[in-house]
Amino acid sequence: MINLYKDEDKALVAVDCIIFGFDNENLKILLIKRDFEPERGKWSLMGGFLKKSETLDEAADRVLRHLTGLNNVYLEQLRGYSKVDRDPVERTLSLAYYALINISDHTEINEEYSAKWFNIDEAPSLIFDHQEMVRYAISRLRYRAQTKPIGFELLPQKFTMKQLQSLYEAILGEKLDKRNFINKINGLDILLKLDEKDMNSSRKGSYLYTFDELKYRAKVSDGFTFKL
Amino acid sequence: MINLYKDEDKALVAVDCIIFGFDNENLKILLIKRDFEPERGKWSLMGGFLKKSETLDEAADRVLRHLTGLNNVYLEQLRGYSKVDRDPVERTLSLAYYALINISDHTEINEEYSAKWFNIDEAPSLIFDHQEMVRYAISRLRYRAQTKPIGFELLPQKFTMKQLQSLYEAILGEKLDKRNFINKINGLDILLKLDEKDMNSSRKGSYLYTFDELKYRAKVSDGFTFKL
DNA sequence: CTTTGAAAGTGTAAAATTCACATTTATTAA
DNA sequence: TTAATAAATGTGAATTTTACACTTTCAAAG
Repeated sequence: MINLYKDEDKALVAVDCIIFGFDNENLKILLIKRDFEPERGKWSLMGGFLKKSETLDEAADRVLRHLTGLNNVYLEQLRGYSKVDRDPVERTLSLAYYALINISDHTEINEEYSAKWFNIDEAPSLIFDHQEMVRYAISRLRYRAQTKPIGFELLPQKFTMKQLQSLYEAILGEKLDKRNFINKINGLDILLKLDEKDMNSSRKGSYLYTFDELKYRAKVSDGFTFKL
Repeated sequence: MINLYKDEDKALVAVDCIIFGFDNENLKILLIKRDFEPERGKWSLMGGFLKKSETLDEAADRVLRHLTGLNNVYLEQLRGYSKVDRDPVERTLSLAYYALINISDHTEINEEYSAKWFNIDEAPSLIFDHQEMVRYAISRLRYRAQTKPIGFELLPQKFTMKQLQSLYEAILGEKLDKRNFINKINGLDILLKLDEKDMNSSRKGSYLYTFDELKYRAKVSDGFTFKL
């Protein structure tokens, strides 16, 4: 078969990852300090180029694994960015992804990169259109977290109600009422209350919960939809 | 500056458009019958390749203008599709867009393509991953139509409440209660009720409305958010 | 061993929103 | 004048959301 596409322009394609974490207080993003041109020394998202033999999801996965060593991370594609001169070196398309990782379990970041966690509202300015990507990522995360039980990706497997509430407050950027929050979460009936308590936060101790994924899936296939 | 990216793989990048229309009864998509290889004779979305000098939005716009002659059409990027062999000819990335056009005003489709409107639930099967793109487009449209007043893009400038309700029913795929719908729409206070009536649908005639964009914008900047 | 401090845990009533639902009005064609 | 057809209109019940404050637990301090 002759190649009908041979006269078309090709482009470099990159993926850039907005990596979210949560430290029990603030929503954070992981940024790297570029030690290569262009824009050496500036802060940016972690990214990489798409290879011929992989999908975008695989590329994002690879980039993430390379930086954090983590596999099976929650990743969602956001959208493509395509300003003609967004990268000064060469015409490069970028597809933004966001990732949710559990900081507490995983502190080992590849030292090859000078990576650092920043509160989302204290992050430095970023190269290219990365700022715009972050804004979009936050808005998507806000939406998604109210629609799908993805918040748990940011928490340790066992967590307290307080942690869960603080997480949602950080994601939504607003304070929530404790009793209403707990009532709503319990109403969803997708958490498992453990016998175990976390004794760090108070003398009384607070119960630990886990997300009951199996129960959630069963409920979903019965027509249930998560809605915070 | 030496080109640091020169060893990276490049890819063809396409845009594919899900073009929605509404005929006062059903939500429709405009498909073309391919008269070129690969998959000649099969139905597909209208698409085209991204050129070096344009953004994705511009490419989608160009593709759309070429097919329909329309400018300033509502277009929203959906996401990238990147299965390695999604196009059998060559590795091609595609960015899906959806467009909302007002069928009644514009019937002139470029005859160069054999294009045809299909009800969304009666569309033929499509080439490549276009089917998947359509599904995603519908779900995004459903969400967006409840969040932003984009429905009006699919209607003539002057429309009846009945038309508006039928449109939302078609988008959401469910019947709505007439009185509740009207009460909700009127509650938003973003329509202008005209003195004019549409006398085609009944002896009594039904009032025509227009979307009052200025009022809507003013309300938005006062903190209002459209929510159906 | 009693007191104190600090966070955890718990329920209800008011307000707002959503939902279900049926009759009257206007017009023209018969 | 009557009949037929779609347009227009409001209310009460049910549900959901919101606001709100006191009691419990336990270890550390005295």
